[in-house]
Amino acid sequence: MTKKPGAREDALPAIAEVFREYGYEGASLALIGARTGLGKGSLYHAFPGGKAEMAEAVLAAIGAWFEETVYAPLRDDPDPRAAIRLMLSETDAYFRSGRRVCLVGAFALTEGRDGFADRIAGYFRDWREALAEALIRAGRPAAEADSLAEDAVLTIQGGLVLARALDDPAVFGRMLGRLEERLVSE
Amino acid sequence: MTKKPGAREDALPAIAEVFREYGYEGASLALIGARTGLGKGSLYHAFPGGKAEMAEAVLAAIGAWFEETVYAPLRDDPDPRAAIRLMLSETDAYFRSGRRVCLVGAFALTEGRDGFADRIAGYFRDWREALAEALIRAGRPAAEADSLAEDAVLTIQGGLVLARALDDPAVFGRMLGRLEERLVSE
DNA sequence: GCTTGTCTGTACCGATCGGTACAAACACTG
DNA sequence: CAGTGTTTGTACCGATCGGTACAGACAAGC
Repeated sequence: MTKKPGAREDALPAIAEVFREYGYEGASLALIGARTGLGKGSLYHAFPGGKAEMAEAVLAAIGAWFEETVYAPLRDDPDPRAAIRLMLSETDAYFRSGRRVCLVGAFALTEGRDGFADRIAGYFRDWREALAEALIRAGRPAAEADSLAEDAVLTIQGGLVLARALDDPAVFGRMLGRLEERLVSE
Repeated sequence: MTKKPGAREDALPAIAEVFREYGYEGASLALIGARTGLGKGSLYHAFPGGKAEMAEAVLAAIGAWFEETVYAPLRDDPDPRAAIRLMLSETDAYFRSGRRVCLVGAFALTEGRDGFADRIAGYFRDWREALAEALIRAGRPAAEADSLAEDAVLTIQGGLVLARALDDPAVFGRMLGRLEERLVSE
């Protein structure tokens, strides 16, 4: 008897990091095995669906983390400006100030719609909508809030791409600074 | 005797499209062969260095096209505002209004620095600097021009990521609209 | 015609891919 | 302790990976 439900969750962060660095195609099971310290037996025991299920689980975990840490406050925090500032600081922390890449964004660019498309779209749609909600609650007109929210989400992704491309994390910090001005000032 | 120097250049667009859709790892030689209509023999004759040389050549061709079509006018056109507007319209056309992805950006996110890093960084650095130049010539203070240029380059990349992620090319068009306001209005 | 050099299709290479089979090792319950 | 179900390492599978070898097809110069 005795299940070990922790194994799956314990391995997820390491698996996520491999996907993040190498992309879906580039993340081989050998690499995943090495980074998690798990053999194929354990890996396929925890994820019977193989690589695809690992990616699914990773995307789900990321989505859940953002939902709880970022989107929920944007929607519900009585102080919407504080929620937006929280979003910016959590984003900075999550992406290690531009040294880390967005797995969801990377998947979006390369993946041939392996069934991840829904999750990928949901991640960004939720972010955009939660932020628009906060902006409206902060007193912005609805149309302006939608536009600003879309711009913010896309700007963060672009900041990650450019920071990585130039190998210059400072790009990410400057981008967050400009974003804060646009979102919470005035 | 008789060289056939055209073969290489003729195949490049098809090869580029494969890299664009599948990423470096995902683009198999079988796929490239099918899309170019070239067998392995021809492929390795035109690109003795194999896949890596194909990617190099594709990146070089993209860089050259942008240099000629976008960066040079930004630096040299006597009407900097017109050059910026040209940049926006050429960008819209090149990325097929958001239906196409940026190969350089996609490589930047996933590639483990296979020697492409320099070319990738150069592509974005040149864009940013040429745009800053145009903004300065249009009357912006240098610091503001640098900031705006970096923001614009990164915003375009983000627009591509988000348009692809949401499978909604309209995102890209809206982003270009906002960008035009920021860059040439006021 | 023959020669010379450029192309290209095909067969093949070792390595690695994702995935499966399964038996030994393990951790619990009784 | 025996018994039961879980967890794991290992060997193995066919397919495909990027890359090489090379013989024949081809075109141009003589």
